[in-house]
Amino acid sequence: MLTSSQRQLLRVISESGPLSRTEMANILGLSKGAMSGLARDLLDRGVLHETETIYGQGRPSIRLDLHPECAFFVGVSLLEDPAPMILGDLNGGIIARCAMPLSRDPEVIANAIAEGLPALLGSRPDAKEKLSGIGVALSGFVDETQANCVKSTLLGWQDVPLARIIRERTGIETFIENDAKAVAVSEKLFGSAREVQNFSVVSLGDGIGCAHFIEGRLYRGNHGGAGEIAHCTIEPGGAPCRCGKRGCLDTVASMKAIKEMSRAEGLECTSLSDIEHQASAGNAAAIRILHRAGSALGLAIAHLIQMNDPGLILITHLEGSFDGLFGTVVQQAVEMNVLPRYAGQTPIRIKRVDSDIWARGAASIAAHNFLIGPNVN
Amino acid sequence: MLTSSQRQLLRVISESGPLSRTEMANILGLSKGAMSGLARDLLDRGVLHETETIYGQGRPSIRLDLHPECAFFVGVSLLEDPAPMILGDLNGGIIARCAMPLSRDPEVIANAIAEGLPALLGSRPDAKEKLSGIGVALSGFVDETQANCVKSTLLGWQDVPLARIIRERTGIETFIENDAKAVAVSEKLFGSAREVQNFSVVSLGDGIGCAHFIEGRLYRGNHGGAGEIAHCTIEPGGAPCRCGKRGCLDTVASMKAIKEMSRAEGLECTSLSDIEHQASAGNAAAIRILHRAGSALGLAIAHLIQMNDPGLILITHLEGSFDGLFGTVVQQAVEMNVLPRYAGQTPIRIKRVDSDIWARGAASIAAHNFLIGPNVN
DNA sequence: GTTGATTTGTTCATTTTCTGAACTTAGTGT
DNA sequence: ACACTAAGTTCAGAAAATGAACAAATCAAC
Repeated sequence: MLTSSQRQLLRVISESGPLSRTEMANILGLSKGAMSGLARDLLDRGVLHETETIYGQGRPSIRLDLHPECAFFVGVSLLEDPAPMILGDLNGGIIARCAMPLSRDPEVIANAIAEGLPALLGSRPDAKEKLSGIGVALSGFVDETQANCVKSTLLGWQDVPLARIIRERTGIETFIENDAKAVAVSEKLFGSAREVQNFSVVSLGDGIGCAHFIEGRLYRGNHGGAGEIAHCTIEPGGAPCRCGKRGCLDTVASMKAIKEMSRAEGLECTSLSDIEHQASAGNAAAIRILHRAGSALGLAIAHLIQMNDPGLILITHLEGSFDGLFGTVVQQAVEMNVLPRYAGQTPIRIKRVDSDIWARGAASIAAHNFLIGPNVN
Repeated sequence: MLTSSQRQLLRVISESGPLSRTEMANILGLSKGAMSGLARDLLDRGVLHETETIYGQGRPSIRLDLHPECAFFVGVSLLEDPAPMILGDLNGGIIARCAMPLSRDPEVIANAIAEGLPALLGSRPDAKEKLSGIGVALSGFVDETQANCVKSTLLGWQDVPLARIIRERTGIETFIENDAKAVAVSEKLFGSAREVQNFSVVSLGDGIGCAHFIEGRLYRGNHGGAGEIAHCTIEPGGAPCRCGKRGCLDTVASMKAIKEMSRAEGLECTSLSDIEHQASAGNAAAIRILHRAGSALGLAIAHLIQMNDPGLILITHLEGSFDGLFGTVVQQAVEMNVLPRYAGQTPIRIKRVDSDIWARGAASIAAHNFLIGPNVN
């Protein structure tokens, strides 16, 4: 459908925001003539549109941007029950939402998605014809074609061709992705990592997820396991983890672990804020727990920086704030455990997200495949 | 000089070994017609040559391979004094060698290289005209153009445009690279990681170096610091490191650290084998030291696996063997600290190397730029 | 042997994509 | 009003790939 140059062009715009034809030609290393043709084609198709006019010396330049409503995407998160389902645009905006019951049966999921589609698409007359893909986020390992779930403990799956099943049921292009990797793609396309080529997202939810972008592309690893930071051994010989080993980051720094440790100490705790409150009130146990969790997470992030030297670490969290003890300890632990000459060189951005994060991430997987294609060369 | 398709073709051959035109066309996704032209051009230039003929049904296919003597490269290691200098071919073979005095003055280094060239090139009549590049390996950070040394503590450099200085003095294309990264490139081009797209090399020398290949390309990181595994905090609160923090892997698992710990315990120790011997004789201190070092290195490698899920870990070592206690503990520690479902999934290859490793790595940097070009798209 | 099947590799007209130079357009500065 | 400047367009031609027809070199079967 789109030529490889057109895809590169869309990638550049999605990274840099609106650009004039001449700027794009320079970035892509093409002649103005070639750009002219590419841009006209994409304008005609409605993928691009002209935005502001920049006046300077000479003929004014016209910035071109992605037309946010040229395509719509459905995102489904299989991480919650009921499973949220959203209709999103090319800006990461959410146009409509609904929910479906979670199931472990791929056929049932495909049916539920198919049945949910009309409700989602009903909100806009043009959404149906412009629906360009479905993305599904799940907890587990996904292969590089973004079609098969190699393994999901949560869903009890092994080698499930979920994308094909949904595609056959709905007739819409479908791609699946691991939850943390979907969030990373979402941040690359829509979020605060747009222009960064090398970054890692650490997503703090009940568990700890992580995914890397390297040289502008999602890095999946050889078995799809890149970013499994949650099961780095951070406290050798520490508490047993559900994965079978001991002292994993997950056992100390996940929200679930923090809550469990708090309860074990007899602290009232339904959210991170609760313990933060008690810590700031001087409760020794709360302080100890947050210190331990923060140091562990900070150490793991420091390892990540040492190993991969990313240009940005983006920490997304659902609960509480990073202004409290936990966040402070994390940042201190990072600084203390990276090469001193690196300290402060790797920006760490904290981002509070809402519960749409997974469904939006899922939609971004479909958007990414629409814009940039499955495998860039 | 070479078109982008020709470079891709050379890359594929260097990864997979000799291939027929039809096989290459399939791998590159080109038509047989296009391949025919590309191959003829490279054969005419002497970059490729025909090797074996494979008989089967139908017309036999003729495998094409890189012509090892179509180009020569000089590699210089600035890691030792005197600095070794070799003449290498496209197979990683060493054709001639000499040495030059090490200096901290880039101009002096450039002069020494220029003066050493005739001796190296004298051994072959065709070497002079076919000399295609100089590679220099050094301890420090190098920018992505492989031209400037951003920082080298060992050489006392900051932003030294060494490649340009050598190029101006010798008239030969020159590229510089960090020592560990040069070794990784060498293993990718000539060694045991040819066909692997994602791998990490851990090189054990006096210090511990590490470099990653990701999606078939050297990954340098945002500040050139990817792979700085030596300064991961492995023993929080441990011994002070020369980098300024405490408990770095370097302080427990480098050969230098092992020797120092041994001497501190009053053990005779000039090489790893010495301590291995004493450990196998039952010396408690030796066993403790090797256990500590091996566990630390294994844990760091486990972190690496968890973070990046490489398809191969290649450990290169100059001294001793990996059959002893140290190697065993390393491998055990890796297995113990990766997700159980991953255990054994990431091959760990051990390779004993000789002291040519750095100079050969340096030459491979030049070879890589000749074959594949500076920045593949 | 001869014939047919089979697969590799070449040739060449055509198509696709990009270049580069000339040109048009739409402004600013004096 | 006039030159000046830079953005974007047009178009002939170059570069690179396609795809189909063809030549070449073998095996297998009779």
